[in-house]
Amino acid sequence: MGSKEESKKMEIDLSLKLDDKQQSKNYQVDEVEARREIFQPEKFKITEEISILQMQMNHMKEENKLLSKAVEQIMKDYYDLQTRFAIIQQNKDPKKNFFMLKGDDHDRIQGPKESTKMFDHVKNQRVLLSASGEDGEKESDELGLSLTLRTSSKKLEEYNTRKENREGTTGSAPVGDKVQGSKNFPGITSAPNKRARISVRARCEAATMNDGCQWRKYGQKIAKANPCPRAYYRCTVAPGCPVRKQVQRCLEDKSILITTYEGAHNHPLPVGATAMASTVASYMCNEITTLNQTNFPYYTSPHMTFPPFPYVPNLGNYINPNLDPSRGVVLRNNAGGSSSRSLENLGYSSNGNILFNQIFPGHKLVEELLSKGEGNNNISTAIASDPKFRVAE
DNA sequence: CGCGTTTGACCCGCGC
DNA sequence: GCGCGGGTCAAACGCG
Repeated sequence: MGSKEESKKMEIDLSLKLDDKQQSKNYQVDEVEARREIFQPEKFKITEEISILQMQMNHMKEENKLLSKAVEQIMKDYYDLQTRFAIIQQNKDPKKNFFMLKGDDHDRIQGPKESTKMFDHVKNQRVLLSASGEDGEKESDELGLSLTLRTSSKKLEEYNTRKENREGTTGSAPVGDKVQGSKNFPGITSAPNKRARISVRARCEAATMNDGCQWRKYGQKIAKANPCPRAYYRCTVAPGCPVRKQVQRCLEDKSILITTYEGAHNHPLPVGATAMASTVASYMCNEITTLNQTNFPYYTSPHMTFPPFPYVPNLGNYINPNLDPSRGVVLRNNAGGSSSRSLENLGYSSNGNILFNQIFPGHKLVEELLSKGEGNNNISTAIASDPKFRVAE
């Protein structure tokens, strides 16, 4: 009978289709073969045997899936542990908490004087990382570029209340109160209740830091505490981007520019900004202290940056596991700038090049590009365009 | 003419 | 209720 031959052929095909990875399971195939011989005289049982084989195959497939997941998890844990180990090593060395990106002759500055290509686009800027407390303006003794992420729950509550009040009085809002939902920036209303501020203190002769993004100035004020005018900027890279920044000279040292960023970009960062992003990302990976935030501003849109700091790139699965998105982070220098931080620990080589394999350990794309000898710019571009470097929704 | 900056006016929250 | 200070708006202005 033709149908019987077909069944037999199918049976053989099914055996052949077993994956190579399942060679260890070959004994099962042999067993089936043996059974086939035994039961061959009883042709009517062939169909039953086929179904058994299929069940066995399905079982093996499931087993393969589980094994694949296990391997994946092990690899993930390996990278996590690697990152944690790096952090522990970092904390062991108290000298590594200060570093400078550009040479600076400020007599108060201590630490290695390294130059870097990272900030070649930041002309006339002398940038360095140093200590900063909750209020960077009060800690001007240690000058340079410092980072402070502020998530004042009180402020957030205030802001939420204000926003709720505004939204609750749609149509009857005060005339002039166009803070949110401006006709010029209709997208500003997007998730403004999740706000964090990060202060960047940088030695900069220019009026504002060239950080790779496009900004439009929308106001200027002279604050009471500091006679230096405070300028207000909005990000104009994408329409409706809620990110704003305030720029003000330090009262104690006017060569220091205090830039305070607020909000998260709703667009991928320009390539020029990714260099700065990497700097901050590496800084964050080394200086993390968790906060109690329940209102911590965190966006999960694939176009949002993570964490909400405007310059932090999306690291995807490769982000420091300590950067728990459900919690807040604060960047802190733990020795008041009296000791030094090596460039390597912040993701830079001694010549200032980015150590991408350190910032993104185990990332295939990065490893591939590095093995090809690609330069910083190419890798930055690749990372910026790699959709896997977006935080999954 | 379009775009970015400047600057006075306005709004809002807070403290007294 | 009033004044203060921070933040924002938007018309005026300047520039290429």
